[in-house]
Amino acid sequence: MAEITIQLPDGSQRTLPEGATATTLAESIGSRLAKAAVAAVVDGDEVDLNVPLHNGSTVAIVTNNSEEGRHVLRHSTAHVMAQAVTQLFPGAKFSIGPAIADGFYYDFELPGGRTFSENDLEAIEARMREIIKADQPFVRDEVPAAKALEIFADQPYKCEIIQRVSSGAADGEDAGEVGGGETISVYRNTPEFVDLCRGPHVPSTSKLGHFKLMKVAGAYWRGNEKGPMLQRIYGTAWASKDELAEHLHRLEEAEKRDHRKLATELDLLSFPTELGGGLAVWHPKGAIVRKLMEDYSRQRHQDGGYQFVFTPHLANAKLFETSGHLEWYKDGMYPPMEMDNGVYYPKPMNCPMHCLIFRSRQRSYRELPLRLFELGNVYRYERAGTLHGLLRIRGFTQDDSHIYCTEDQLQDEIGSLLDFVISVLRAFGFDDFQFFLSTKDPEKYVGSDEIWDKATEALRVALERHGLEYGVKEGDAAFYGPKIDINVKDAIGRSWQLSTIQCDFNLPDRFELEYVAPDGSRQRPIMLHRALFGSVERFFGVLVEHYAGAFPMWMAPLQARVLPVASAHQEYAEKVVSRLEAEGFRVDLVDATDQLGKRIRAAKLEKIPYVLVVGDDDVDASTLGVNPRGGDVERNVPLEDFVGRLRAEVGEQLAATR
RNA sequence: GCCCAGGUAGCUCAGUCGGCAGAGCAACGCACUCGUAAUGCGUAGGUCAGGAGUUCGAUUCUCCUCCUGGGCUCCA
Repeated sequence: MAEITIQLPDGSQRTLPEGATATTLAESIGSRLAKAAVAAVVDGDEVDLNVPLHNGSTVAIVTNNSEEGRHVLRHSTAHVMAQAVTQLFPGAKFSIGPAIADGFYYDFELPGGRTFSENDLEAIEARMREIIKADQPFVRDEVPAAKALEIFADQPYKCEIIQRVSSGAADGEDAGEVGGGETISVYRNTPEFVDLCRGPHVPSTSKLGHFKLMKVAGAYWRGNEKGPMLQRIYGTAWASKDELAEHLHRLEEAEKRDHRKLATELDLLSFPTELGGGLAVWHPKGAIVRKLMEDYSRQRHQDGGYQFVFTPHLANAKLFETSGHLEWYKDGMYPPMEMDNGVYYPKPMNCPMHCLIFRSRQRSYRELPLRLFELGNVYRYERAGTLHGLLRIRGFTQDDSHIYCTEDQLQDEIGSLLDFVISVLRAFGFDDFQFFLSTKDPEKYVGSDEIWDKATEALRVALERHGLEYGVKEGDAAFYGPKIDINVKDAIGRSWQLSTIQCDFNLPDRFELEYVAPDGSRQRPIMLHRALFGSVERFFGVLVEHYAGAFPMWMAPLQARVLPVASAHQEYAEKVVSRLEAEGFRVDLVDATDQLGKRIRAAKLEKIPYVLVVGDDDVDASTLGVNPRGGDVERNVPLEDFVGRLRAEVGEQLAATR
C-alpha cells in the first residue's frame, strides 16, 4: 500500500497510508489528541479533519483547547442552532452565524414577522441537544454559484451573500460565510439542512455540546439601520462542561460588579427618571470619591505644567461652525436654543473654547508648549438606545487638555503625554495597557492628506520610541486628526477604552491660531487634544467595576467606622472619631442601638476599609479592635499605632501613584 | 433611532385568568447594651411608571408616552 509522509509543526515527520486524513493523523499520535481535535491546518489553510492529506504536507491539528479550536466549535454550534430553528420554525430564513468572542450568534427572519422569546430559547436549546446526540456529520460540498442559488432558492439572505461573493463584491462578513473563488462551499448536516459556509467544521455534531443560548436581540441585516431587522440569538460554547461553567461564573461576577448596581447599593449616585435619560445626580458618597479623583487629577496636571481654565456650557452656533462640529456632529449635539440675535448650543467639546483662549491675545513661541486643562462639562445627544449607566451618558465631564506647540516640539510632547497618561492611570490601579493608532476616515475628515500623514506619523513614532506595541484602527480617527487610544484591562480582564491623545493640524487652521516665532514671523501651532479619564463619569464607572465597589483606602468614601460595643463606650468611640478626623480621615460612628454583629455586617456590606470596635478593654487602654476589609480581626491595637498605620497606608498608596 | 423584554414600597422580588395590594431587607418606634457578617416585637411606607381607551369595575386587557435592561446602529 502506498504511503505518504506528513510534516508536523515540531518538524518531525510521520508516515501514513495513502488516503489518510487529519483524523487518521491525530489518532496515530494519540487518542487524547484525536478526541480534542476539531479541525486541521494543512499547509497554512484551516480545513476539516476528514480532508485527505497529500504527501509532503505540513499538518497541524487544531484542538478544542485553542482559540482557533473554540472558534470552530462555536461556528459549528451556530450551524446546529440554525438547523434547530429551521426545524422548529418552518419558513424561517437564516442569514449569518459567525463565532464571536466566547460564543456565537445567528440571525434569522421568522415567517410573519414572528419574534423569539426566552421560552423559544429553551425549545431551541432542547432541539439542538437532540441534533448533537444524533451525531450528524458535517459534510462539505463545493458547488458552482448557480447550483448554490438553487440550493438556497428559498433563502433570500443566503442568495444575497452568494451573489455578492460570485460578483466579487464580498466583504469580510460574507467571506466568513463562504470561501472565495469559483465555487461556493456548503456544509450539509442532514438531507434537509444545508448551510453556506467556508468552514472548517467539526466532523460531527457529537463533538459539540457544552453550550448555552444566552439572549435574543434585534440586529440589522448587514448592520444597516435602514435595512430589515433580523432576530439574533446569542449563545456561548466551550470545549468542556467546566469551561462553560467558568464562563457563566465570570458573567455572574461581572454582574456583581455592575457599577449601576453598586452605585445604588453603596449610595454613590442615581439616575432619577425625573431628570431625563443619561443624566446622573451624585450623592455625597459618590461625590467624595469623584472629588478625590478630580483633586488628584488637578494636582498631577499642576505638577505637569498645565494651566487651569474654565469655559461656559453654552456657545454661539458660530463657534461650532468654525470648529466644524456642527458640520460633522450636529446629530450628536443637544438642540439649539435661540435667544437675542443668536443661536446657542450646549457644548459637546471644550476644544473650540480653548482655541479662543489661545487666540485671546498675541502668543509668543516662548509660551509654547501651552498646556490648557479643564474639567469641562459637555453635553451630547446620545441616542436613547445607547445610554448605559455612567459608561454612556448625555451630560459628562471631560478631563480635557489642549496643548499648543510647535512642530519641533510635537514629538517630545506626544512622548511625554504617553508617560503622563500611563502614570496617572497606574494611580487608579491599572497596569495592563493596550494602545491603538486610529487613522483617517476617508469619508469624514478635514484638511490635506499631507497634514494627516504628518500627524499620523508623529503619533506612530511616539509609540515606537516608547517601545509600545500598538494596534491600528483604520478609519477610526476624529474628523480633525488621528489619535492614539489607550485601553486598560480591569481586575477581571475586561478591556476599557479610556484615554486618548489626538494630533490636530486642522483646528488651529480653522481658528487661525498664530504665535510669533523667534524670527518674528507668524506661525501656526499644532494642537494636541488629550483626555485621560476621558469622561470623569465613565472613568468613575469603570473604577467602581474594577474595584468591585471596594475603593482603595485613599479614595474610599468612608475610610473607617467606629462601633462602640455598648452605649457605655459611646464617649470613647467619639474620642476615637475625633482623633481620626483630626488626622484628616473620613470616619463615622454607629451607636449601640443595634447589635454589634448587625452593625459589623452593615459596615462590611458598605465595603468600608476598617471597622473599629471599641469596648471595655479599649476604653481602659486607649486601644481599638481593628477589623480590616478582607483581613483578620486584631484586638487591643493602640489608637496611636493605628493612626500611624492609616497615615502610612494612605501615604504609600498616594506615593505609589506618582 | 431600530428590535425584543421589562417598569408593583427606598432595595430585591411575589401577586392579581378584571373585584379593597404582598413578603424579605432597609426606615421609624419600643425592648435588648451586646467583643467582630443579620436580636425580638411593633409602626409606617404604594394613584402598581405616566396618560388615554374598553369595562359596572383596570395594577391586570388595548393604545400612546416616558424610563430601564439586552442587542443593533452610532460614539468628536
